[in-house]
Amino acid sequence: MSNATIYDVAGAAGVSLATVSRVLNNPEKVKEETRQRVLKVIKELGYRPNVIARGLASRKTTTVGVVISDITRASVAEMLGGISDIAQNYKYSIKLFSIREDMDVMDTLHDIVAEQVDGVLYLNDELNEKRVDDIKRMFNSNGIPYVFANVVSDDPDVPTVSIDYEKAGYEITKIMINDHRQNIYLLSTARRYSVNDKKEAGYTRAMEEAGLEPKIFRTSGDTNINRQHFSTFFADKKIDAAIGVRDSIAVSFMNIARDNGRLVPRDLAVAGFQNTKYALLSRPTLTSIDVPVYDIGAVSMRLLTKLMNQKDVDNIRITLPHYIVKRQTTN
Amino acid sequence: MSNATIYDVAGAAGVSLATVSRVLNNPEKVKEETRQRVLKVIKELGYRPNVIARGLASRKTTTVGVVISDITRASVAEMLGGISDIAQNYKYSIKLFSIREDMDVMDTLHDIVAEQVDGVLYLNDELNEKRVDDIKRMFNSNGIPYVFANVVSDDPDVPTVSIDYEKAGYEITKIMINDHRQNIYLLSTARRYSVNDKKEAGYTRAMEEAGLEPKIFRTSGDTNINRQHFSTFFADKKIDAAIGVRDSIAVSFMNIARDNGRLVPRDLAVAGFQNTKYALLSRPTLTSIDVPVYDIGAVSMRLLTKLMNQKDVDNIRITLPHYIVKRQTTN
DNA sequence: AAAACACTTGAAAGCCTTTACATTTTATGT
DNA sequence: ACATAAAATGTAAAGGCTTTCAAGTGTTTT
Repeated sequence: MSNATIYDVAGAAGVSLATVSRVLNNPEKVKEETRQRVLKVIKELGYRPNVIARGLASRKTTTVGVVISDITRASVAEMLGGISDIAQNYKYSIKLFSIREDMDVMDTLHDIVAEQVDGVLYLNDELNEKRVDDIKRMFNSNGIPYVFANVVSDDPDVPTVSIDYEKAGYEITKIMINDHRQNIYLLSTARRYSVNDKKEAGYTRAMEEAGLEPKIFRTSGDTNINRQHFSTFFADKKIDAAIGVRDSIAVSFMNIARDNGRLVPRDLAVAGFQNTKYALLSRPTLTSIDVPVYDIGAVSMRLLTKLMNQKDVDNIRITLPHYIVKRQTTN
Repeated sequence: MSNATIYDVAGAAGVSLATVSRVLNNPEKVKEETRQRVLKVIKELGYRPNVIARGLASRKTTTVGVVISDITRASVAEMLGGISDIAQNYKYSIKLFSIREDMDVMDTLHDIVAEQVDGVLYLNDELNEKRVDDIKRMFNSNGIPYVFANVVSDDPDVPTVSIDYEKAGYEITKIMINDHRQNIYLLSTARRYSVNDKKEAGYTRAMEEAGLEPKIFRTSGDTNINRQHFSTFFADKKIDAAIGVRDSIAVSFMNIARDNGRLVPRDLAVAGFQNTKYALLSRPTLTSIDVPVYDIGAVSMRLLTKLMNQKDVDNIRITLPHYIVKRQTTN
């Protein structure tokens, strides 16, 4: 039973509980000798401060809330990896809140506030500007620091960590154009949200610059449904290049193209976004925009700790570099 | 500022704080009329009970700790999905603890206990019997309910939710044998742990029954390193079937085989474990043992809630059914 | 040697709930 | 109408910690 309390330690060490508390939280304020004695007792008793009681007294829980939608997505999981590693360094715990489609987002956020987390990391990239604004307001009015990770917003007051998706979209499209592709499609998602809007914007800019017609095809994320959607392409549409807003979309599109007799990259160049394991394990291997998701997670967690500790942060909007990993699906 | 306390509510509603508390926790004990009045005030003030204070007073946090190693692994993320969904139904929060290689496991578990979680879900399948026993002891001595998810243990007192990996290993090997394959390899991991031991046992049993020599090849999980390991195969080893203990291992092995001119499944039959998206997105599509990871997560969370609520559970060792999804990599 | 100061420590209030127990109100039976 | 039981509400103690303030100790200054 390791349910020793601070009183037990105080008693055994012959000091008051205030001193024990100080040994733990402000060690420099207690005499070396006393500190050693207390530390010894702590070890002997296997005492660990009750985190809940501490949270109540100090109004700090050293816990951050992480809001996600679909943890199954590889990028989300990887970002969580980065978050978790950094959180551990800074001794923060992670509380996971997953928001499902059918839930009232704002209501859930209120719950999170009630959980007394010290800060919130918002991972769901499927947000539009309006939503971001609501969330910002909500956290501000509760005085809770927050960071959006891998979310795009034009609001200069919203702390975000992301890459320049517009630029990435532009660059990958440019590669297709320089390869003399004529019918370049962007495979995007049915639901609209800022991150993909940016990719689309970059794509469109490149296409228009080159005097080509932008063609955006919207699909659900579901791999099975995609098969049907995509099959229509090879019946009547001319297409010689496709850019998927996610690797998984690109890979499943490519697979179906090959099932329909197209040769990649000869007949069809393909590229994806995110550079996940899918890109590496697919055959041919997929050209992809490397989005440093792990880093995005790590950096946003670090930014959040700064905000939580009231450090004046020079820059609350961090854009990480991306690069294009060229593989076999493009020339 | 939604920092109204229970006192504010009590004051505004003209009742004592005990009544407010009862409205929230034992509504049947307060008169309908009063309850409505209090509820109204609660809504007006946007009051949400402080979870920390509640935790301290009731010694229940309605939080479960989930211990994982590598969240990046698709199966772990998916299991978390199942856990999260069920946890939400039962109003439990999830605290994530990720254990890295370089950390002292038992020490971390003590930290988790100090976090006052009501129960623990242990997801790391890379455990051996000894470790499981240590962990069991640790939780028992602290009176904390726990469940191992996707972990194999022979100890009848350890609550586990898993599938029968021995049987699965046997069955998939049998399929290769019935297809008249002669040189069937099992691609396992370098590190030994119970789950893979079971797969190996099933594989070995099937091989020996058929009078074939079991050949287990151990590799690290790392996709890049695998390339080197695997390449040796096609220089000097005879091989006409390979079973990977994970889909990702199977797929990367297959890719390298094809790079070396082998035709799948003609020259080489391949199968994996877990039936992740990798299996579906690979070409040819991968035959795989469907391990219902989402369900394992969900069921173990449900089992844990029962244990936390002291319900007498009839069966603390649940084996879920698996099945083999035959795809293009086998005949 | 007294005054001033820094350094250590302790006492006690406070953080916001839950809950056992006490008290008051309401309902029931006669 | 009155005693008694049942229901509803209130009072106050706990829960384990942090933190302010005060007090005690010892050291330095003059």
